[in-house]
Amino acid sequence: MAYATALSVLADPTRREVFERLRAGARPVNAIAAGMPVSRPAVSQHLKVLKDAGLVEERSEGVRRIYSVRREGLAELRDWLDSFWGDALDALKLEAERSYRAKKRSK
Amino acid sequence: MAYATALSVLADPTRREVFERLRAGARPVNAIAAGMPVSRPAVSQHLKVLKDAGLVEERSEGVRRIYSVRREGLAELRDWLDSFWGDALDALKLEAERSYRAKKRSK
DNA sequence: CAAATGCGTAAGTTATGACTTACCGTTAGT
DNA sequence: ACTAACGGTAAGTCATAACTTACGCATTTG
Repeated sequence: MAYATALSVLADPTRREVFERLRAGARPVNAIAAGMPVSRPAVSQHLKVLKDAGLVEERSEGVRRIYSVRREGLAELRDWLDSFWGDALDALKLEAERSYRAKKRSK
Repeated sequence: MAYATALSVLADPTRREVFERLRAGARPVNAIAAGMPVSRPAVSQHLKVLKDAGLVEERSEGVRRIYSVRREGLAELRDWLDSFWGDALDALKLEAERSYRAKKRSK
């Protein structure tokens, strides 16, 4: 069910921007927040949410906290999306529609 | 930017459930709403959002509105996710980190 | 050791959006 | 034509979550 978490976490535009800024490499909070339309604490809060969702990881370097993307955090969401392209799906789908028409007729 | 829309639309659990119920095949609103913890109008509203996002399509059959999944609506989101696994990514990432260390040193 | 930098957290405000009930138009059956 | 079933829309309520400012705790630096 982690794909659900990933979805809701990445749904917020500001948080997604934070995430995108990490795409090119690990960065301290300062650097992420620089030039963003929201305050630094806001960025910190987004990073916490991202971290709790397993989408980023954090390491300390002196007084700085360096954040980076955790690709594995996206895996479940990716799998879920992929599951909409399955071969078995179409057969199942047709079957389901058939049973619906049958039900409708018999009613 | 449609992947952003798809993300926010699919982030809601109830709406995602509606969407999932269509996975197995096209269904009228009645059938979708049956057994759901929310009212039928709520389901109608979710369907409208899903439709506006291009994630489902609607066809009329008498007095019923039959909804079905639009796979293409997921394509952009899928592409966005895939872009996190690119080969070029790692090179870029390393470069970005390198430039960061340089900046830090020179300061 | 004092001042400064980096960042997380607490508390309070506010906008948004997911729900409800009530209602209305449209198609189907008798 | 009358009634019932299907489902979209309006209006209002309420919870949530994305922000803000204020603050405090580490680390580094002079």
